[in-house]
Amino acid sequence: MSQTVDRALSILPLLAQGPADLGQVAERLGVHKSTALRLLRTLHEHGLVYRQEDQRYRLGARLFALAQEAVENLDVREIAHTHLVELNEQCGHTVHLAVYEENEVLYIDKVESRYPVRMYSRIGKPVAITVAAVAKLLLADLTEPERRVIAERLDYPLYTSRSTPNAGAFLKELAVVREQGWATDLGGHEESINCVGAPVRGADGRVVAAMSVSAPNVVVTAEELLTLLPLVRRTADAISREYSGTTHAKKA
Amino acid sequence: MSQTVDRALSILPLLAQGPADLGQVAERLGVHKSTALRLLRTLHEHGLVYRQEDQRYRLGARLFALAQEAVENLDVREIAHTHLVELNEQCGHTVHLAVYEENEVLYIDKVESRYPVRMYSRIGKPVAITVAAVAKLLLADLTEPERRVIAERLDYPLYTSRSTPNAGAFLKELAVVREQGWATDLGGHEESINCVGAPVRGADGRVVAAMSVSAPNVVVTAEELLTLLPLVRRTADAISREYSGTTHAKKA
DNA sequence: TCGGGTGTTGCATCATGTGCAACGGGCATT
DNA sequence: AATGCCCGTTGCACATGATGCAACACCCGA
Repeated sequence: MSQTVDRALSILPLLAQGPADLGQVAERLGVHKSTALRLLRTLHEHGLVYRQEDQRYRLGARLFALAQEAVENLDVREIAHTHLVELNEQCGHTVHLAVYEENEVLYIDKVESRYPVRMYSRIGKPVAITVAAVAKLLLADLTEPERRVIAERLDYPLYTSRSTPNAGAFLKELAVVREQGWATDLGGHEESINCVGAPVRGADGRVVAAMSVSAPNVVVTAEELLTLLPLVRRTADAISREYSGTTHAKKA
Repeated sequence: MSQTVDRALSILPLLAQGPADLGQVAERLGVHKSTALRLLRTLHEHGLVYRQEDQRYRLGARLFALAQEAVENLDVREIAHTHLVELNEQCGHTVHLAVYEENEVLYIDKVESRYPVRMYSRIGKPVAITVAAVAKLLLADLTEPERRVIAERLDYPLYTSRSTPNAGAFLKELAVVREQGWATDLGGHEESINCVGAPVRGADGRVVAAMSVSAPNVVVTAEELLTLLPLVRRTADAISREYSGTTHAKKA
């Protein structure tokens, strides 16, 4: 809508892929170098972009600070975290937390199976929306027309033979998930990985987040993983209760 | 330099303080509502801003995804290398760079004392984790329970009489290192070799890598090597600054 | 039904961002 | 040293695109 800002913001994802020099930025934006320079300078003044020693541009520290604040404002995450860790201790597998925002499903927290060391590895990355259990849970809560619109617009990459093949199958799956209140991904993203997930609901009953447990089937079979379902649902419900309880405490 | 972009970007820190509606944004920016609307819409299209159900605007999760992607594509080694070379030129000794990954500490770069050329022979090899200065620095940054778990699982080979003998001593050493912000290895790996090291930190303050200077005590005594500590720390800090993209943001 | 509070749209004005062309500085090649 | 090339940078004339206004649409409470 605003051409100048639009161009400036387009620089950010571009730089997220790696450092670039002025010429590269200008070229990939399709504008004159001098224009790119002024945009970069403005971004720089706001600290969103950093100029490293070889004069190439990178995303700057301010962006990380903003991202931090953005994620802190998602208070579901804070509330959920201890529950996720607890669940991880009980079952030993990887636990994910995700939210839906602007046609994307994003992981916002993750507890690794073995040791809680390398935790933040993939957080922030968009989820395979057509197959992931958490994605199904979040989309299943939308209204029927919303679901249809989104389902039509998606691509259906065949990660494996069990990936959701098309919009029809996806909508059907969403209906099932909506009905039963939990979801699975049985080898739909990676052949050997299965997941079980459950929704976190706010005070009004709407799904605000979704969580799942993932495990490779060399460790546990799909059936065994399903026996964890009650535990997963109990955890999700515990988070929901705590979230609903505190969510009304609004501050100025 | 670019008024439009400048205004648009000023919205972000504003929203970082908490959600705001159109009127508030327009007022605090000092522009007409319609102008603020168009700016917000542009930010929205790029996912940097999210419109919650009460129509107020919030920072979007995309920011988080963006920052995450940038971090993953950041190459500490690339950034550090020139600094390591520079340090090597100043002190003449061997300089190492290491990271912690999967319960191991790995050298990822090395500048030799004599020949500043490639001696990649040992890069990629695991470090003597119980004695090396860089290993102490990297492990010292983990949480207390993590440190304990790891310390228990390690072997404590007695390379020399001054090697760390057991888990208790190691944990104690890590506490010291954590406290003082630098580390040494005085003949703990090879009788005649001493090292001084300092940590490289990311934007969030966590240690992402560690560097050290090593020299045989036939060339310099341990005390002489310690006089290099300020230089080593300054170099590590310079790398940290560049890695985290610290920049001076201008105020309105 | 009204009134005050939002967010939204179309439009005329001109401030602003734009591309051009010329400059300068670093670096490698000769 | 001298040369040429490749970047980043600057000043400027032009017109594009951002701006504020005023009117409209909507929701809620009175």
